[in-house]
Amino acid sequence: MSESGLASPRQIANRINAHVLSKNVGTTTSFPLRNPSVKNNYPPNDAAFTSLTDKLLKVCINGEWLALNSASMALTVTPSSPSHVLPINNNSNDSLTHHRRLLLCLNECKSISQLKQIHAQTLRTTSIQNPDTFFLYSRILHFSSLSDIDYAFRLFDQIQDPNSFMWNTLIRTCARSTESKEQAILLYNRMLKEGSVMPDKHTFPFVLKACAYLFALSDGEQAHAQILKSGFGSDVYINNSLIHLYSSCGCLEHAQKVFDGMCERSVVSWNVLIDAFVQVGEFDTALRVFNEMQNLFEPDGYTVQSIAGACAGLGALSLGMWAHAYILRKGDADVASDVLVNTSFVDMYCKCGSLEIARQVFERMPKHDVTSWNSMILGLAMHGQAEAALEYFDRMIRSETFLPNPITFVGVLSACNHRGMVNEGRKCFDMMIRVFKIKPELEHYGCLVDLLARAGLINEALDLVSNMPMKPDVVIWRSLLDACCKKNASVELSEEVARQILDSEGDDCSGAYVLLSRVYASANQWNDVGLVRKLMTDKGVTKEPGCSSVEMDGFAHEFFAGDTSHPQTKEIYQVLDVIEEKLESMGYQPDFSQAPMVDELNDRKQHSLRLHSERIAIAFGLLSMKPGMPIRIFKNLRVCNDCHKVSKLISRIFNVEIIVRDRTRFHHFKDGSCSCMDYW
DNA sequence: TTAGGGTTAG
Repeated sequence: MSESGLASPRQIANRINAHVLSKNVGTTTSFPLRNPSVKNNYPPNDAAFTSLTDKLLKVCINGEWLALNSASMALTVTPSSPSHVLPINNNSNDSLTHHRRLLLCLNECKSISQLKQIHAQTLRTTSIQNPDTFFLYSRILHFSSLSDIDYAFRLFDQIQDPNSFMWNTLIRTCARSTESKEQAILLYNRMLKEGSVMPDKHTFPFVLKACAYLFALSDGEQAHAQILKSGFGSDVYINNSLIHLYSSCGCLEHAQKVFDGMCERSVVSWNVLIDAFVQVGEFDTALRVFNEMQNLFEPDGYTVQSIAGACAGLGALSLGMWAHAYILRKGDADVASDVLVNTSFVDMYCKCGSLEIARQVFERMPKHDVTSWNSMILGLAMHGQAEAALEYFDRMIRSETFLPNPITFVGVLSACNHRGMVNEGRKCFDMMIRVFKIKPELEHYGCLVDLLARAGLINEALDLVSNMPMKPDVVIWRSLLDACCKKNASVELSEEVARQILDSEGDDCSGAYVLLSRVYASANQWNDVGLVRKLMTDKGVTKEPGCSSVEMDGFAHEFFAGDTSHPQTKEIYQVLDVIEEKLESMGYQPDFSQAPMVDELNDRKQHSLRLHSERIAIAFGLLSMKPGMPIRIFKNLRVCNDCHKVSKLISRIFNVEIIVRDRTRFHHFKDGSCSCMDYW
């Protein structure tokens, strides 16, 4: 994995090739589309069921509505409107009927204040310890816990011997809430300690959910031991929760072990495992598991969302499109219109370089939320479409439906950054603080520092860094050093920034060494260049080799610098010669500013620039792509200045669009230009 | 009453 979270071209190549070989197909349409499974025959034909609450069913038999609960209490309901429920024996005042009335009131109640009134009425007329009213109190607990956890806790403490339902109700509510997840684990431990009721198969999933969210691995492991002791070791729900717990805590081996040990699995088991691999960036493994799953289960919305995430990580457009088509063809309107599913496709299309399709998916979504807006804004920013990103941001604010959150501003600021829009960036940063009352985080400062530094305002950027309320991280120092290097800042300043990086970066500081050697080279301090290089050798610092890949007919072709391993090497190098001639005829001058071997002769350097992996990939693209189709390239490092310049020229000379995804963003080279302002 | 979901700088 590269540090940006995007897959390396090698991973992409392996993934695509493995997938294509395993399926023995080369195009998207050849992926097997399984028939949707036949839904079970529910509801039955002779009665229409509508669930009023979990425990009270309204049943219509022969035109007459009946409300039933689990204790088989039958109540008549007026035929025209099921909401007007009248108990049988309306005139009777026996206690059972009273309970029924209260129960119905509970089911109809709309607010916590109404609920509290019903609760008061219950307390006045029934005994809390009366076993007949136990169910009533369970319902009150259930309803109150949904909106007022403290109230539910107080009620719970009044009950002498809560049953497992009541324990579970409270644990479930805590596990589902955002603030009280710790309480779920505390309650579970209290339940074990008191010992009057043992946790059951409903208890554990809630507890494990809380542990997973809080990364409370040891609590989760204790619960796992208890699960095995209580004989729930083969429960599908519980095992799924365990897989989720272990994957959330980064213990993928444990997660896989639980999965492997299951004698029965559901679609959720597969989904949780697939998502576990996607979350840690093991996209290939995720897709391998998905392939296995397809023979056994129908993928659902959760599955395709994870698959879309894997495709986004790999840049695997064709597989991502297949997943999208699959959902559309499956015809499940709920899944096809799901905000989360659609958002994952918007993100996937953006990260796979198809911005237009991303926009179409976004515009056709029946509903949006903050995250879907954010994905679109971030996607546009990633493609250097700052104006469009700001337009979307404007639309989002004007709709007055969603408030922007910190992530929205990361998108907006990085959009400004990619286009060098200093004033807009400053304005947005200010708006975030003053209008939307959002406290800037490290990422926001990072965008602004980078924006200022790239614009040559290095002192202003340094001022911002020293006034930040938090400690700057390596990313910020690196963007400052990058700017120092490109803007010919003083050697002293560059050294100081480099020192900060080497102090904070630990093992991965090859970037800083390379930049520093460039600083010394541009100042003609050749001795220092030598010292840095020696330091790099001594410390065993190596620069990651550049690698570019091109997807062609479902296969990924990858190239390293000076690569001669491809079967079409001869033709590729002939194309490179043609490119060279045409570039020369247009007066192209190589840009050595980022050429690695500063002490070599210029012609050698030119030779090495000419053989950058990206140039070879473009040559291969020109050779093999169908006319009119863009050449899509994935690069593991950032595109260097020279390749950027050359790519622009090639797009004009050969009238071809070249879309390059590098480690941070996309470049669209067309008609001799690129929308990004990162290069000069 | 039970499990699984999306967006974050270079």
